[in-house]
Amino acid sequence: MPEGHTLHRLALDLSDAFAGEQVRVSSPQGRFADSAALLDGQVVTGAEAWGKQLFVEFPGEQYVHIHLGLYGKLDLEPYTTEPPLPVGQVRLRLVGGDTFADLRGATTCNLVTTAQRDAVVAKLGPDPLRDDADPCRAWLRISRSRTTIGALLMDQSVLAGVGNVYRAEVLFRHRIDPMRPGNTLRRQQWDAIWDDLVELMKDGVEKNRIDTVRDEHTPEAMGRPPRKDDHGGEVYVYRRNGQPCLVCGTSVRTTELQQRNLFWCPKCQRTYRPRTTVKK
DNA sequence: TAGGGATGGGTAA
DNA sequence: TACCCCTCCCTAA
Repeated sequence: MPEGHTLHRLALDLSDAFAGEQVRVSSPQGRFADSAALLDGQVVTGAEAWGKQLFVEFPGEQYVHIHLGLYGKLDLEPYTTEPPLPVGQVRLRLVGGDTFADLRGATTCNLVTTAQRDAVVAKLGPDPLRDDADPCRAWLRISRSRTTIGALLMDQSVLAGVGNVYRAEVLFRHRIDPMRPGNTLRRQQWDAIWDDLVELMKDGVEKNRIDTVRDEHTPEAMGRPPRKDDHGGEVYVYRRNGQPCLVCGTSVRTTELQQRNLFWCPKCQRTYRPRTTVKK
């Protein structure tokens, strides 16, 4: 489930569970064993997310940099007497007084310094989930690029935290053709997209899932069965290829764009092309 | 029960 | 461009 909302939610949950507390740190799988030994018994001072990057903070400018990648997971579970034996390949385990956290399948799990943390953050575009984000930085890139808006929204150096689901959904909600070049968007359109992402992703952090349909398009409002798959959230186009668009009934389409599946409604998101020649 | 695919992105070639 | 991470749900058989 790792788009930006997942990582921000994990940062909040990690802070709640461990901040100010001594933790046991281990790497049952072994691949983080040396770093885990250095951190074992130290106090967690906090956790913070930037886009899809997560940092668990320890005293003395030490951070565990985590990136879940495509299928990584960080599970927090309560325990009473003793945490259970690890299941599967647990790269990192944190154990506090009443909660333990297991990291599996992550792309990145490294012990880094403040300078290294800052270098990771410096490569990222503004994150809609952070109060310190400046959407103008993203607009500067988008408005000067011939790359499609569908690709630009997924580029973490343009915008941090948006993944394949939010990309597809926000473009649908604003009726924008994903293949449209960034430099053909109007400023007003970008501002509306940004404001919408802030709202959608904050909702995602709260509910820990991605819901993007408006009230009139919920299963209850439309009298249709709820979405039933591993994601759970209600969406307009993401992985709905071949199914009717919830707004116009046209069959939702999919294609591959830069090794990722893109979903859109060809009618609702038809690019407006101003007439360049006058026909008789 | 086996196999495919997925919300991502760094790195090697 | 290919691989890697090595999870885990879903589908086809």
